[in-house]
Amino acid sequence: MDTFAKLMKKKGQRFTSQKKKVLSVLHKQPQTVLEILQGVKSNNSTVDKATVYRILTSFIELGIVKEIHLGHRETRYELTNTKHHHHLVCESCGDIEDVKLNEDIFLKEVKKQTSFLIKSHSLEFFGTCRKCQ
Amino acid sequence: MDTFAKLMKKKGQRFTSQKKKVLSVLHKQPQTVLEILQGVKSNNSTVDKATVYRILTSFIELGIVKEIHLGHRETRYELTNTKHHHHLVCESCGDIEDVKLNEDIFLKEVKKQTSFLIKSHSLEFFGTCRKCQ
DNA sequence: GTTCATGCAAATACTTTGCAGACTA
DNA sequence: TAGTCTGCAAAGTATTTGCATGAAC
Repeated sequence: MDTFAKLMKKKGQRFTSQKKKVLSVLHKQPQTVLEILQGVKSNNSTVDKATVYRILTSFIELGIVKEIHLGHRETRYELTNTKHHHHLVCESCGDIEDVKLNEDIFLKEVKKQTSFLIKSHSLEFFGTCRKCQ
Repeated sequence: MDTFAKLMKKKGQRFTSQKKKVLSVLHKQPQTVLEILQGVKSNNSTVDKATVYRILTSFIELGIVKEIHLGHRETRYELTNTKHHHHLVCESCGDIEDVKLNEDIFLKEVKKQTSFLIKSHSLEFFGTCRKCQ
């Protein structure tokens, strides 16, 4: 919470009540914009849709949040402050699990094959979770 | 070409001229819907936008095409019949390179950690390409 | 001939923008 | 107080749908 506030201040941004609400909702799970709006509402509060989009854009620029795509034409937003991890997306029930993998091998391999400078990456697995098998 | 036709026939679908046009355009690169429309036009032909969406949806169901997300709120479609590979996306010039990596290690690791049944996965790297460094 | 696919237009959904007033630092 | 942020409404995009016509098998 504190860290976020500092980060924003450094960039001349304000840590408003709307930003706090969005952050608090995002702590649970990767969420779509609709889910964020509903989450805020379930806390007996509201934030305008346009504001949510603006907040997300600014969070992405600050590196606090990243955009992920786990389903067909669906955009979710996830906090990046949690430990780096990857997703297991169940195509049957839609559930999302997290896994932690060590990807150094890949980063090295890419470096060996090309002169591309990697800043970030995304890795997602799709399939069937235990319950749905 | 032949394989596609058979696949569609098996599912009771027809191999129409529009589908052929979309396929031919997709052979080049992962494309957005807009680029597909332009690609078809540059072949002195046209396919309606709604038709392109319907064709893509049907191709995805058949497993011929997959959806990838390499940029902010941008959806691209890529043929899956090409050898399995991953993308290096340059955040500076937007260029997309391909790399081939052996990901068996990860698949095994996930299997070890969870009882999730993996059907597919996606792995993309973001950073700066050689030219832009 | 039957059934599925297409084009067009209209409807929906998603995202961005302009601006006046509200709020943070 | 100054400068940023918000809500509302409206404008843009992107995607989907209904329906009559056209094409594939």
